[in-house]
Amino acid sequence: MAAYTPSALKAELNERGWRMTPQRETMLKTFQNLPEGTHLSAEDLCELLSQEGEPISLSTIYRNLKLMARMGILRELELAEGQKRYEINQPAPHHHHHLICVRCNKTIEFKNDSVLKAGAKTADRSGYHILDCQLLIHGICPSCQRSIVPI
Amino acid sequence: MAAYTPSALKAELNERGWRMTPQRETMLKTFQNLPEGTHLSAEDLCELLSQEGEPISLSTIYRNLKLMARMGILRELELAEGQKRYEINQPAPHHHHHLICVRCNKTIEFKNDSVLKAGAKTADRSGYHILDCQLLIHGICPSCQRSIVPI
DNA sequence: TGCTTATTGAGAATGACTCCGAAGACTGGT
DNA sequence: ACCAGTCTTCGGAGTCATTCTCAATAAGCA
Repeated sequence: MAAYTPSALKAELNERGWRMTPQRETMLKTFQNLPEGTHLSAEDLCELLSQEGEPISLSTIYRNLKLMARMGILRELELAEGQKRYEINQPAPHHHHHLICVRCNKTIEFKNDSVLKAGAKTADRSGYHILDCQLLIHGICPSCQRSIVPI
Repeated sequence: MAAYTPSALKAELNERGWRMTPQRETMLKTFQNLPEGTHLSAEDLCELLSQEGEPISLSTIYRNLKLMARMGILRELELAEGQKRYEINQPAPHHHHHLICVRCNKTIEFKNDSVLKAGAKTADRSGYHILDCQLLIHGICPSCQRSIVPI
């Protein structure tokens, strides 16, 4: 959950026999420069990079999103049915959780250090090397509760 | 998060203009009778019901799993990439969270009331009607840490 | 009992994601 | 610097969980 520099990413990749590529560096920097609270899908990222004049193919994006999530650099979130979104994985002061409305997908981010600590303790006790810890709350937001439209 | 009886389910459905059906009752009872720690995918449930002599079509199962999850009767979990699983949503003494290995998908269930309370408090403060609260921890299990096979 | 309309079932359609094979480009060693 | 080995990229084809469609069925209500 460290703040990755391109060279730190390269070192960690090489350590495992993988390679640094311009595409991987571009993806890392893009996520790091995103405003807080932004969650990108693979397709979103593909479009964004095209607009910025550094296009990367969709299959490469999918491959590297998964790779970086498994390295603990990115967090994989499912904030709406059927579309995975990613954000940079940050340590304690920025680390947050999500509260999601199952009807309109309105999402609220919140912080809770004691939850984070409880998660870390549990993972530790089981000998797991922790990559991500997210409290996921599903509910119905105030405006959807008032809405007449069912489900 | 109550222990649903078929008639309670019927009452809640009717209240919203929906209907009780034999298929919905069968699905509810099946989940209630499952041993703790069992997570079924749509396909799993379809096969199980066929074996038990009360087959329900796969599309109906998908429809009702989603419906019951949105009512707060079932919890929707993604314990492995690309396959959603469901379990009955139980209140405090049985309520639990999941610790998952991203490599082998080995899953450990654990309980933590303070996390549950923190979640309820957060939802309440935002005016959300809470349906489910799950702490999801991704990591690498001890045996995969020792494994030579990367990622 | 009969009417209205939600629900079911079976198969077709969708779409996010993965796989494939050839071309390109990192790394480590010389 | 160069080379060999092999990891990675790209684009399109393929996969598979999930959703949609629509005719037939059956809850729920008067």
